[in-house]
Amino acid sequence: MNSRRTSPERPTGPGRATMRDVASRAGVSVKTVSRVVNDEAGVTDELVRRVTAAVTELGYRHNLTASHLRRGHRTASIGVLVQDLSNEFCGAVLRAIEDRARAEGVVVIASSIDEDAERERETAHGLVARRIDGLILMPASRHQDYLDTDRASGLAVVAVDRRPLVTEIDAVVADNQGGAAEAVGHLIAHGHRRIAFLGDSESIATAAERRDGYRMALRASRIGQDPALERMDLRTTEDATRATHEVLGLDDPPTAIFAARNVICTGAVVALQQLSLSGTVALVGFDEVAIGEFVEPRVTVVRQDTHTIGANAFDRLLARLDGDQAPASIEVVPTTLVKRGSGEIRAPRKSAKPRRAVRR
Amino acid sequence: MNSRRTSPERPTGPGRATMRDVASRAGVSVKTVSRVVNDEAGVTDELVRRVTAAVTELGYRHNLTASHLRRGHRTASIGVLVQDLSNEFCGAVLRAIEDRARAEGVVVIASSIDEDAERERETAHGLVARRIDGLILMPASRHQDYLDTDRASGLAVVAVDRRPLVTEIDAVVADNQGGAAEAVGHLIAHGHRRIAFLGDSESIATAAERRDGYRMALRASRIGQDPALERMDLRTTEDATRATHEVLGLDDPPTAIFAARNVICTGAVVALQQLSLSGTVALVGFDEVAIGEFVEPRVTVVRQDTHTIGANAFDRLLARLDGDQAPASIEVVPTTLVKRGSGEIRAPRKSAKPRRAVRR
DNA sequence: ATGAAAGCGCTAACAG
DNA sequence: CTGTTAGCGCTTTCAT
Repeated sequence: MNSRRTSPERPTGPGRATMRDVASRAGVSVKTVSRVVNDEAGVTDELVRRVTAAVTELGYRHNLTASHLRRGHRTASIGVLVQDLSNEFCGAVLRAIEDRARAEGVVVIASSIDEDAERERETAHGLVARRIDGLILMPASRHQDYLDTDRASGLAVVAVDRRPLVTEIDAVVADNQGGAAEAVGHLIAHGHRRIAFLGDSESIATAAERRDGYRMALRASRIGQDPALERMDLRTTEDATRATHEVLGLDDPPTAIFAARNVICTGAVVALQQLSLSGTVALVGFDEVAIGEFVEPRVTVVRQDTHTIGANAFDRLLARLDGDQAPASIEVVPTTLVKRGSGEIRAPRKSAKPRRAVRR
Repeated sequence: MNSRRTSPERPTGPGRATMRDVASRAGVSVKTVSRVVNDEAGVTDELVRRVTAAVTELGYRHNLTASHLRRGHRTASIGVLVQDLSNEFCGAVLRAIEDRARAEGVVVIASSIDEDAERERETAHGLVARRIDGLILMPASRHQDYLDTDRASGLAVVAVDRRPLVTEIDAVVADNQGGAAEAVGHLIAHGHRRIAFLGDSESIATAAERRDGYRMALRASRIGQDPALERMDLRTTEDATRATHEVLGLDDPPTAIFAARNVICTGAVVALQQLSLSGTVALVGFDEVAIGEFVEPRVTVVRQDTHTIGANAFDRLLARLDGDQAPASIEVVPTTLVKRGSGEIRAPRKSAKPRRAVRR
């Protein structure tokens, strides 16, 4: 271990050159090396030259972990906890965060939590131990009180995609309810009155919000809810395919489907193709869905602005780190209805009878 | 700054409790706190209890950045540099790496480099300054000598997806040439002799390898190459759609297409749909393509095993960190031909003349 | 303009 | 079983 002491100038070899190595090689003090490395003013050109030379000769690399220990204690790193890094939506949000972070010289430690609240907690605490400055979180947990201690000691936290259940945490979320209501309203405007809802588990806040938007749109047009047309707890594409078959097999089947998540929408597309109803039953999805542009008819979707969601989440985090003391708030990012065909299929005549439409 | 000195026991408030705070609160030495925090054996139950109590009362969190500075100098963190975090393939590989890393208590700093060699270099050096133990890299650069100094001082480096141009770096890549040859062989076996190749820029190693596999398969069946059927430099879906239209507009058009990348394959699907040739011209893609399962006919593809690629890259990195001194090697992960319909379309009679099909 | 010394929060090495 | 001391690599006083 003390080979260091004995040979203060190993140029290569295992182990890295330290500032002291550079200093002794350049014949200056450590502080001077520090000044040069950090581009501080007030060092003679001559010394800058000598230090720079020593740096390259020894292959010296500045050690930020040591540097952070001393100054300000900020590490210029943040944690980003998403459900699944390989998921389209999560990847897009992460990418938006990363782009803003890079611009600020902040690195991103990314991790998947797979809807597991326990893993969320463990991972978050693990990153706190590494002294991340802030945390952007797509919560799987029901409560985020496990972060109270850390927030109290300065950790900035922002939730994305899902509203946190702790009101003091900032959040940036899509307008799930509004987007869903717009989608369903769009279907109603095309004459549909029997509209199925296919959604994820109610315990996921976004899923519940989209369901609420669906109901709200029905109410706004005085269309009664039919529980048989509401299918929740659909986790996979296969679940959704099955559910689509089931609702279309009802005595009074829906003429339109609102699929409240990308995998669910994909499942609905498959079912409609299997039943040769793609051109007959209207469909609107939530989330950009990869296949949306390539099936016939192309799929109308409610698009979430992943770029804005990610970028604004980072900016909010940064503002907090810079001392913003405003009360926590929830930023709702608007969605966009992208009309591509499947959502513009009109309802068949019979279900558009004015009398039945009144209050079923 | 010295408020610390004056009030050694701020329980909450900004700033974090240190080991010394815990020690004084529990009435023990710092070393004892260290032992408890690190689960070291040989501390009285009574003291463990007192320390644990003080820890929770003060909201103490272990500071790994300080800890790493002292011991071994390993940070249990790695950098992962991919082309684009929001890309399907990159996301899948990253996820596989992350899962293995989590199991080993290693965190992943992820970053996109967007085919920009300069950014690759800067990002890598930035992470070295944070003392990552290792780096998994999907190289955009032509050369990786910029890592020589860091590799010499102990940085472990593994390339994924693309072979590095520095032979001393380990790599885990898909069998691009073999996969492409298998795809083209499959088309030949279905009677095709006019097979178009649609690929990315030749400067990207994987693209060139796939092109070589295509040529090799043609040669193996004594089918002459026709430069008019080879289209490179296709970057986007739109490029590919255009190129597909062009080759199909030739006097002697291809009866089959090999699309050597996911976005290219998507573009070919679009073109075939526009021309109503989806059921007539055979198509095999490279990479799992999102739409592959949902268009008619479903798309036959050469699938890359992203899970194995990512997991093995991490394991290789870990082996190096654990002192493995074996010479660098390139692990080639086999691909799988997934037959789903589009690749099994047979060539029309006339091109299947027995005389030309010398030895099928 | 440069340097010496102290210390960030922690742990290895050695007492007691 | 517990505590003291020194020091990881750097930066912040404060001298010179």
